[in-house]
Amino acid sequence: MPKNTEFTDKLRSSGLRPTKQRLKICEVLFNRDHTFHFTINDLAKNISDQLNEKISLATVYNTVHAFKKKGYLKEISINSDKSYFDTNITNHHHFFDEDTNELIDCDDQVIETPNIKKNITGKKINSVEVLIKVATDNQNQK
Amino acid sequence: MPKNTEFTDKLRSSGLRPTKQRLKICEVLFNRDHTFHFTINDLAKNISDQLNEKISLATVYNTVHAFKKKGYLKEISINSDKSYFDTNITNHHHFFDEDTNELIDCDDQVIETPNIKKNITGKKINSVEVLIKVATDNQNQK
DNA sequence: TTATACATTATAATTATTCTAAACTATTGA
DNA sequence: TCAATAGTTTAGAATAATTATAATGTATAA
Repeated sequence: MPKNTEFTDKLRSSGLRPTKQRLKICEVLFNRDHTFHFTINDLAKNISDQLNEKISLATVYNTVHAFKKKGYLKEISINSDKSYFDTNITNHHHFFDEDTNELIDCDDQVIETPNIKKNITGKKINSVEVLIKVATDNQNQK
Repeated sequence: MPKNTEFTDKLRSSGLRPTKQRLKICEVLFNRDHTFHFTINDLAKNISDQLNEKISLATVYNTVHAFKKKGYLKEISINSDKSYFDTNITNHHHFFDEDTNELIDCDDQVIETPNIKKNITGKKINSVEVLIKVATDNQNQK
């Protein structure tokens, strides 16, 4: 409740109207000590759990995509039927635990961002992401 | 048509019965000079285009997943609503062209597989994959 | 060659996501 | 201050990818 002006400014400065719904979603996503990963469903559930009034699922989708487009969220690639989002928008990599479907951040201390020696002609590199899949020792593959 | 015994053996040796459908899918996938990427839909279309009789979509799904489980195919992670598969099962990386949704293989000459300095306790690393997203210069993000 | 376990199939069901169009609201400027 | 308007929210329908179902078919082993 106190930090709303901050989010209001943030939204307004990127051309998004600071609606009640967007501010609530900002609170849930960004009023934290640590970044985290979520699916749209996680987020919708999370919101409806701590809200008196609910936010329409369509609005959650709209807002998450709007935030992604503005660079406040990143979408993460893993083999899955769901999209994962990350509030950590810095350049970093991931471990993906195939046993638990858990996604764990890792930075340049754990894995160096690799050098790209050759690029596609006429294209700009937007991101370089490493995904390390791990699982318990005693199984072949999922 | 001539190499069917090869595929028959391959299937049988991994505990899969060499059915007409599986052999046909083997031909389409593995009777080639180069590896390639495909979606289930691509494959189903590809098959129905070069076949007199058609293979049920459910069978295509079943077969692709069976082949993946046996290690004859790899599934690839990109931000998308679709699953992509790769007949190149060696360790390698990818460029993803965000303009065209095209996926391009790249090997260690283009990008070195990064060193992982620390792993998750009790887990085994199954894969390390780098995904490089590129797009034309004159756009911010998708 | 017959029993059986494995496969295929069409279709229904499920799930994630996007679309639609009507109702609502923040903002602008008179 | 207030109305016009452009941007938002919403429920529910539509779409699309994938999985489940259950009946029919087939490869294989004995």
